Order: sequence, then C-alpha cells, then structure tokens
Amino acid sequence: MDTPDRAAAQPAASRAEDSPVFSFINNLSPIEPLKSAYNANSLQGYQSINITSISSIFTSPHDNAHKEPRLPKSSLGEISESEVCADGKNTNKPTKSSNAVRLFACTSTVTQETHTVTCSDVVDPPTVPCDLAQPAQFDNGSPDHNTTPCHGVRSDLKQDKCRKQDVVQTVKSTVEKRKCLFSTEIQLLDGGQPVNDNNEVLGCEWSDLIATTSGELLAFDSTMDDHHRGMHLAAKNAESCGYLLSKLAGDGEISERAYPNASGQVYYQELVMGEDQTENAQIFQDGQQTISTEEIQDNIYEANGCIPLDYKVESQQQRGVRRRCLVFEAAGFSNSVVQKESVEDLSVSTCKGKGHVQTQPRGLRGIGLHLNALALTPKGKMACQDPMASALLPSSASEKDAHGKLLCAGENFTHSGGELLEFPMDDCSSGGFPLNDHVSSQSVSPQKKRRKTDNGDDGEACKRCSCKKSKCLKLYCECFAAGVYCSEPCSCQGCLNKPIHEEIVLSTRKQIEFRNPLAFAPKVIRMSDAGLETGEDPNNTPASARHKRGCNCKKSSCLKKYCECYQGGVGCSSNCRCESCKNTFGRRDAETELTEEMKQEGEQTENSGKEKENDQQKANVQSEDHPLVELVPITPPFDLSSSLLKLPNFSSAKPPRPSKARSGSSRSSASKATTTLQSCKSSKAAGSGIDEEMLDILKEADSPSRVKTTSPNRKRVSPPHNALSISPNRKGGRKLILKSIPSFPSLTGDSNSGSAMNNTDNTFSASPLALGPS
DNA sequence: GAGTTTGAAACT
DNA sequence: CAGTTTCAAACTC
Repeated sequence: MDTPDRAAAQPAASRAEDSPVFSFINNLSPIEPLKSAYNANSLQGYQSINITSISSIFTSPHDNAHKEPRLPKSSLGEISESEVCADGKNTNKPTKSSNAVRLFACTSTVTQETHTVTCSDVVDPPTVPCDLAQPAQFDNGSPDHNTTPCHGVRSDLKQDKCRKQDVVQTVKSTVEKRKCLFSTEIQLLDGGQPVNDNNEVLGCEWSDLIATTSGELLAFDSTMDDHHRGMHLAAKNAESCGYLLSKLAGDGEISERAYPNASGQVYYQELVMGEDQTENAQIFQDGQQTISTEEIQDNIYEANGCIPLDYKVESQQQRGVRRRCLVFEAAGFSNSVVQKESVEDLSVSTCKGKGHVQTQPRGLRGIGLHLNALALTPKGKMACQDPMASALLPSSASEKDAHGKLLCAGENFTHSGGELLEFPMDDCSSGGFPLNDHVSSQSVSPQKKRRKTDNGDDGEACKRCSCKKSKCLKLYCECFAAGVYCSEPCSCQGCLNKPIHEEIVLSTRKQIEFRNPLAFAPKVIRMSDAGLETGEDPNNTPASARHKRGCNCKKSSCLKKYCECYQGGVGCSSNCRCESCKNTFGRRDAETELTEEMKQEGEQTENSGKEKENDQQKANVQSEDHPLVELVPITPPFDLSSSLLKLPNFSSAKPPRPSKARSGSSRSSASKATTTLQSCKSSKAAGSGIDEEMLDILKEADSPSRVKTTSPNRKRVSPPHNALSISPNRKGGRKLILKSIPSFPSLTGDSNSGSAMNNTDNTFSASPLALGPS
C-alpha cells in the first residue's frame, strides 16, 4: 500500500514503528517470522543454489498470492510483471484483495524500488546466483516494506546468506536463535544492531519473539542496509518461527534446527535426504519447520475460522504451498499470505533443484505419503497434485516460464512447472489450490477442490476424497491411500488425515501396512515395471502395466473405472479374478499367450487400447512414467529393484507385493525385474530415456489398433507382477494415476518440459523417502 | 446434485 | 482363508 516512507528504512525500527505500515506489519509479523525461518533455513540450504530469486519470490508471491485467488494465472503473472517491472504501479495489485492488497501494496511499494530486483529476480532467479539479490534494493525498501518485510527481509537474508552464511550458521541453534531473535529485536527496537545477537534472552516467549522478530524484520527491511542484520533477523525469525511452530505443534522442542525428533519431521527428512543429502540438511530443517507450521496452520484453520490475521498469516507462511489451498479459501488474507509462502517455496524451488526437495517434503511430510501417491494418485488426485499440470499450468506455465519465478511465486502451479513437486504435494492442496485460485479464483471457498481448471480438467482433477466414515484413515480414502494429506479439495468429514493428526495417520498407516504390506503399494505397475517383470523390453511395452493385485470385477467387465486395472490403464493379469473380463488393455486370458508373445514381440505396443480414455490413460501413463523414471533413481526399497520402480512410493519399504500375487512367478519376476530395472535405469540415466518412454506411451495411446493386437496377448504378464509389485510401486491407492499424467505432459510441454520433468522427478525422488517412516 | 452401482477394503 | 459388511468412488439419472 502505501509506502510512506522508505526513508525510514534505515532508521528502520524506530521509523517503522511510527508508520502505519509498521503497525500493519506488526500484525502480520508473526507470519513473517515463519517465512523468514523458512527462507533462512531453506535459503541457507539453497544458497548455493541461486536464491537470488528469493526477492522476486517475495515480491511476486505476494502479488501472486493476492492475485491468485482472483486473477487467473496469466493475469497474475502479467500483473506481477507489469507491476513489478513497471516500477511502481501498485494499483493493480491493491485492487485485488484488500488484504492481499495491503501486503501487496507494501510489497509493490517496496518493489517499486526493488522492481528492478524483482523483475530480474523473477526472471533470472534460477540462473542468477544469490548475489543477484539486490540487497541494495531491499535496502531501498522503504518502510513500507513492513508489509513486505518478510519478503524483503528474506530476500535480503538470502542474499545475506549467500554472502554471509556464517551468520546464519551461527543462528542455527534454536536456542541461540531465539536468543538472537530476542536480542536482535531488542536491538532493533533500541536501534541496536540487529545482527547479533546473542543469546541473551532465552526466556522470552515465542510469541514475543515472533512479534519482535517480525518487528525487527520490518525494521530490518526498511533498514535493509545491513545485510547482516537482515541475515540475522531472518535466521532468528526463522528459528523463532520454527520454535513457535514446534510449540504449536506440540513438538516442544525445536532442538537444533528444528525438530528432528518429530516423526513427521523425520519423515520429512528422510524424504529430503533422498534427494540431496547435503542440501537435505538445510532443507530438512526447513522442511521441519514448514511442517510444524503447516500443522499449526491446519490447527488454526480447523480450530477457527477466525484467526487473527497475524496469526493466520504466520500459519500460512509456515505452511507453504500445500495447505495454502485451505488457507486461501478460508481466509482472504491467508491467500495472500499463503501465496507469499508459496512464492517463497516456489522461489526456492525454482531457484534450484533443492527447491523441489523442500516442496516435496512438505507434501510428504506430514503424512508420509508418497509423492507418488500424489502423482500417481488417481486422476482427481493427480490433478490436485499436479494442479498445475492440469489446469493451471497451461496458461500459467507459459507465463511462468516467461516470468520465471514470478509465476511460480504467483502460482503454485507455475512453480510446479518447475517444481512440480511441491504442487503435487500440495498438490493437492497447493496444487489444486492455486489452480483454483487462478482459475476460479473466486472460489475462495474451500470447496474448490475441483480445481478443474479450465485446462482440462475434467473437474476431476481437483477432486479429492469425500470420506464420511473412514475419517480418511483407511484405504477407502483416496488421499490416505495415496499417502497424501487431505486438503481443501477434499470434502471429507471427520477427517483425520491431516498434518495435525500426523501421528494418527502414521500409526494408522503402519497398522494397515502391517496387515497388508502392499496396501500402499502402487496398484498398477507401469509398463516399464511390467516390462521388467515380464522381462519385456520396457521400450516395447511402455503402456502395459499390470495391476498388481489383480481386480475382482464381476459386472463391470473390467471396462469401467470400478476396475482397478482398467482405471490404471493396464490389462488384467493372472492375478485378476475378474469375470467376463473385457479389459481393453489386456485380458487375463490372453495373458499366458501374451506373455510368450510379448517376449517374442518386443515390439508390439502394448495395449493401448482404450479409445475413450486413451487420452487420459495416456496422460496418466506418461505421468507415471515420468515419475517412475525419476523415482527410480531415488530410492529403492528393495535392493535393486527398489531403485527402479519405487518411485516415490511410500510404502516402498515393503516387500514386494506379496499378497495377492497369484501368478506366483514372483521369483522369476524378481530376477527379471532386476534386469529390467537395470535397463530402465540406464535408460533413465540417459535422461532421454524417459522422454522416449513418454513418446512411446503416447504413441501407443494414440494408436488404438495396437491395443488390441497387443493387449490381449500382451498383458504384460502377470507373473512378473510379483516382481513388479516389488519394485515398482507406483501408486498408492486404488486410484491410479492416470489423470495426473495428462497434466504432466502439458506442463512439461508447455513450460519447462525439461524443467518440469526434472522437478517432478525431484519430487518423486523425494517422495520415496516418505515411505520409510515406519 | 442425489441416488445407484460397483468393487475394494475392512471386518468377522 | 472365506464370507460378509462397510465404504467411497464411479456411474447414472
């Protein structure tokens, strides 16, 4: 809004206090701290990456956030760009949402000064190194920043971090941080140096700390001059946030960076670790924080519709993209805030691969679900997951690309494009969320679930579960089965599948897995997997995937989605006990024959059969493929096999599928699988390999004729199923993944096919971690 | 949007 | 392990 005086910036603390903005900021402050925390942590981790974008992130995010709800992606992106780039024109933003406007305004004002920065950041973020950040700009940041403070601070911080990682490091210990924060705040207030701090005040309450920090941040922003300060503050804030979060969450301890202890956190870490250990540490921290924050947010949300803005903001910030959906819907403000968060996340992710990690973790974090699940999850879910992919992306994607970070920030989706992971995770929430916002921004209502987005969404995409009696803690729940927390899109009742109830969710998962180790394993194995299992060439039978357990259809003739095999786009296998199977993808009968044929045929396409759904399935398949590919590398549950198939699975940990494998040739399959895996891996490694698969899949899909020829025979063989099941767990629950796939393609194609892919990969990779928990 | 159908998941 | 019930998605109207 108004950025009254920037001049105050340096005087910062004192000035900020005076200015209305300052007061506003104070209100918001709580959130900021969290963000800062994220940023700080994440930043630290990412510093190497190129966080420069961060500033952009901040700026854009706000904008986006605000905008998103109401404006379409494109619009957002435009706005962000125009506004930001334009220098000072804030007007656009403000109009969008009052709250958002405020933040935005602040941001914008700040941005005006920093515009250059933001623009550059946005665009370049990825490429530009941390240094890019425009400390100066931030510095310039007027008092107005206050509203933006966090952003500005963060960006600054980031920069600072880049420059002054040392400082951040110092902050690491939460206690110290707390102290620091406190002290810093004090200092700020006093006009003292922000930077350091020391450890003087541990005793302060977190709330106080937060407030103070926020204040400091604001001041800091204004004062941006001292990067150090910014750094310290940010770190402090982050820590404080984390601390707060931990408290809120009940973690109790922040322990050093965060809360290593928390199960969820741990889980998160694991996930993160999957990607980059080095980064992981940092990320992990971030992730933890985020988790806690999310939880908190969730709680808040749940607890009441009316949370003080400040509080909400904090929670939102903490949360990150995922929950954003909820937040947005819940509160207008939150939207803005959320956006910010998302932006940050995005920025981070966009900036580097690491970003992915973060995002993923979030998604995973609580639940411990797989990214896969998300990705793989059924269409609807998929959509959510890929929110961006399906709906959002399209429009936004391009923009995103163009803008780079802005889009990301603005939209989760865009982000997703780059950093699909998060979205996915969020995916659900976040992913869909943003989409909704963009598309239907209007729909602030929580119901947005459907994100359908224009793009293509069937509307399904966004859909999530609607459990009423299962509390979303049973496999009946798609979300739960997919390893994803329920989010806004869900219309479930009495849902316990939320980060808040992480413990319950995890325990329930364990119970279910104990009962059925394969419960969370992907139901359908992708062709690649199948190929492995069967020994077929992956290339040849890309499309063919088999349902691990096999369906038991009686009336649907395996021609409807009731049939898991059909839904998964795979032919029925020997494992199936279906009656009158007419699965267009392949039938059991033919299996035996097929198996041989398949062996012989290598070429044949799989079954692509289905006309109707070919497209969808195609998309799904593709998507799956992608994930798989990437996933594979990540973490293999099993020794070898694990690598390939596993994708992201959550439950990958479990042994190969056992249960129902009728065919029983698991052993053989196993060996095969290994071989196949290797092959696959090699291909994957190539990188291009994936694409190839995609293409193949598409081709198959396109050509119906193939389907029949191959399908019956082909079925990729159930025998291998076992093997398949083992390594590849693709999906989580019933729902198969198809839908998600489509989105992927679009996304990749649109914007960053490459990047998107990577992102997805990353996410997936991260996901594997999830499983581990138990 | 409500009601029905379906088959997986859960239970016994 | 088989049979039954419960459940929520998929489908239909």
